[in-house]
Amino acid sequence: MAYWLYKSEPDVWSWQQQVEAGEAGTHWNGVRNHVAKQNLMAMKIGERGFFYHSNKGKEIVGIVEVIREYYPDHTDASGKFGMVDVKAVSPLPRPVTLDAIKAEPRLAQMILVNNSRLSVQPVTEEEWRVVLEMGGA
DNA sequence: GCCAACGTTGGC
DNA sequence: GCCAACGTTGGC
Repeated sequence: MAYWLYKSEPDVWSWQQQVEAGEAGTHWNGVRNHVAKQNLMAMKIGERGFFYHSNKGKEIVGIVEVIREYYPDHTDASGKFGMVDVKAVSPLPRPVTLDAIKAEPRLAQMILVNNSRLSVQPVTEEEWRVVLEMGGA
């Protein structure tokens, strides 16, 4: 069971909107990066990931779950990229900020810290546990 | 196939 | 709003 992290600018797509989408969830479209695509392709139904607000907030605010595996992204004219569907599972009682992540030695290897531009990232099991703990979950 | 130029992302 | 880091494009 793998863990993931999804980044979104709250002005474009926020955690609140994800929550309002409810059980039906939404497609995570718009990925146009091949490394991020590889991550999307590796996702299995039921796998969970963090929802991170980039630019504004800069914090992990909630947990989402994959409800549909990789399929073509109809918004991609080139036909090269795809997407998965995710739904909101629960918020983190206390959002975990980028500053807090950087200050935590056990999270020093997180891709979020080392390659901030990758929009869909894998998270290790330990990183997952540490962030949950910091978030009060 | 290399690499310079350009565009985009995202932290600051 | 700036700019560093990264990806992509396109000329050679």
